[in-house]
Amino acid sequence: MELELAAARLAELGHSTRLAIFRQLVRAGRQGVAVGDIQQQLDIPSSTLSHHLSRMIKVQLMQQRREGRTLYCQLNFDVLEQLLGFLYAECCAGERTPFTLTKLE
Amino acid sequence: MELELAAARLAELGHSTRLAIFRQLVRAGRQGVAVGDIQQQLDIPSSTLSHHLSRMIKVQLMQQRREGRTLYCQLNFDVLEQLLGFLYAECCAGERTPFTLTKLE
DNA sequence: TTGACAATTCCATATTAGTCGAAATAAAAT
DNA sequence: ATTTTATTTCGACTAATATGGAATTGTCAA
Repeated sequence: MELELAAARLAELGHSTRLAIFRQLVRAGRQGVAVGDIQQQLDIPSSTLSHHLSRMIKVQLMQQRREGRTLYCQLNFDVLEQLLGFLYAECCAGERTPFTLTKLE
Repeated sequence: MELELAAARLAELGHSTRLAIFRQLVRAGRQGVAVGDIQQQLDIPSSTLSHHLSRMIKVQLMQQRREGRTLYCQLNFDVLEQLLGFLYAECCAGERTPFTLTKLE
């Protein structure tokens, strides 16, 4: 992943509301969470939430899937993996390597 | 590290100029890089660069040390470690864990 | 086919971020 | 002391982001 894209994705994680959304998405795993559930947890107006979700979608951090009248948000784990991979590639280029990354199968 | 602080730090990495600075800092390791060297690499006005550096300092991602008339910028590896640790803690809370984090001694 | 529910889009507004020239500060060299 | 080099702070401007009420779209149920 090139720098511009990584920066755009990090910027989306760099907002407390969106990071809180991200956290919920991670915990929900593959099946995702309904927008309404996220809203209840965060207690913010739906239009504000929608705005944040659309930003995250724009950089492919997550996607949505409709099921009846509820929309489920699911994290794109592969994109997250790319992003963390990018950060690690940068970190491991230094003289001191604070971590190693092990991708699980 | 709590969510607010993590978000603030991620936001600083979420800008292409600052992410490029971050990359240089990582590669430079403990001894750091001179502000002038960063500027030469990125080819941006010094006032713009200074502004970005002060933002990164404000969230403790880096610090400066003076040596004669040149200022060296050094990454706070421990803070980076905390930040990545936070992200990992979030990632590993899901039903599917994409990675494991191994901190090296 | 109307009503309720789930969520988005539209719109307006307030706040914050990003950029960069010019002036200021700090340290060394002449 | 003055100049040069290194970098920051100030000030002004523009662009982007964040927020939320109101109107809209999509889906189901009665």
